[in-house]
Amino acid sequence: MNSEPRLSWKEVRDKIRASILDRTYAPGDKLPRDADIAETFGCARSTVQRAMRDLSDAGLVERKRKGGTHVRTDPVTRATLDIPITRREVERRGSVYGYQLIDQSFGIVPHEVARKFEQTETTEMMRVQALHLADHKPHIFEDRWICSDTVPEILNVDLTRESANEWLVRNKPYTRFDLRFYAISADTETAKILNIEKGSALLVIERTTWIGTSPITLVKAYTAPGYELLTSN
Amino acid sequence: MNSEPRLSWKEVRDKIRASILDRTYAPGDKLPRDADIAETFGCARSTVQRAMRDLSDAGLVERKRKGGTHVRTDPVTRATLDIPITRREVERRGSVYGYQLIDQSFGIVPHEVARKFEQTETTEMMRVQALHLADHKPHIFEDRWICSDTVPEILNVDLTRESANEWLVRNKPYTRFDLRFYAISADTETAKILNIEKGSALLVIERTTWIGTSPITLVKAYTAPGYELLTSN
DNA sequence: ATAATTAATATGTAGCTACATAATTAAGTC
DNA sequence: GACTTAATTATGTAGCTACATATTAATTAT
Repeated sequence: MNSEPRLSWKEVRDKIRASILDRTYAPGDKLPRDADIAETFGCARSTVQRAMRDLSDAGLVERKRKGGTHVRTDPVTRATLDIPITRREVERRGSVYGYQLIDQSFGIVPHEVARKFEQTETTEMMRVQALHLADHKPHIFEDRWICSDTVPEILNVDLTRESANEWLVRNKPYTRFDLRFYAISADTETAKILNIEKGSALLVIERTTWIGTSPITLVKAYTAPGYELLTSN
Repeated sequence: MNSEPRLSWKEVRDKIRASILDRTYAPGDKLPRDADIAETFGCARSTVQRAMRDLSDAGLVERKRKGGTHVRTDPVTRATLDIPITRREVERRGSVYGYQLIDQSFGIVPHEVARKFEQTETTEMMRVQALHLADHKPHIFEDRWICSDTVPEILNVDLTRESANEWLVRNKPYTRFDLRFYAISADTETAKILNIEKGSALLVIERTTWIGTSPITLVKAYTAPGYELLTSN
């Protein structure tokens, strides 16, 4: 009488995953068809499909029509990263958030920036440099280009009060983005702004966003020393 | 006669997303119930559900039973990162992969390592230091601790020929992991190994893996200057 | 009034059927 | 034998029903 009413797709997923982890199905092996798995587990094919999609999303198996389901030969570590707006990130760690605009200007974008926007011609854009503080200490220095052709409304925003980070993310959703992380040594200017020694190693979070094919913004966020980026698992 | 036979869940998703992006539904707003959306679109509720799940996974909306579906007020940038084994990563960029073991030893793990493994007691583990090369130049220096209690087979692996990275990922799947990224200045030893100047800024990819609650390995991958981590979108 | 209980409701899941689609395999055809 | 075409097959999608589950809202009891 203790028989489970039926198997949930998560239970099915876990069973399949377990049989992959214990090498019942080794990397490269072909798994039975969904219908057969469903039969052995006594559940519907749709339940197996749901489970398989999860495993496929996680990068554990690969599925192909007609080809069937195979255990991936070279597993990747697949992680999800959530990058909230900076104010939230600071508040979530229980710190007091602060913000100050450093500079706001107009200029022709450098070639490097145009290239990252995937634009051939270099146009004029707004450049905004600002500092985010956590507990009154420098936390992230952001150096940002905003395409005023795509986002003309930005001209009417008082960036001394509200950060471009926050305004954009709230008012200008993007349809595509590019994210990259790397390390640099703080140059004199950045070191001064972040109040650290020149040459300190900084993690840079660089993000480019578009709406359709129109560039919105490119931001390089120079995080203060000690900053760690964590996956959300 | 050109009427679409029916709407696919992706079309439904795109329509809903569009109506969020164009502010028909602003951040914080409540979306109609799935059943109503299904009716207006002339499709089944299951199709709307599929679409909604995708939007929810992407972080655009939040769904709660009874509560309904709301547009997220503070959108996050949600990205997926794929971290392949280093050999693959090097080969995929068209470079020649090289590997060399630097040191292999046993020792009591430092407190910091035990803490990251979420272990209270400090045990003895294997420490492996190795260098991955791309086109015969230092690419990634990995400093790794392997729990030989969890992975006794590692004792029989010839780590001068095969990297622990590759062996582990192929032979010891994990059930849980923690990933973090940060920047450090190269110390004397690391600089020497990577053949760079001391103090250079390095991106560190740190990964801890478990199977169940048993620790498998903790690796700090010190990437050569210029290394960039990209999202897979 | 406040707390506990009950009803109502929107999403989540499981099962089923039918058909679509992609990819491989087999069968013809030159 | 190489090439084209058709059949086969496993996953993907859409639709439907029924029920589960989580929460909120309403109602009743204290």
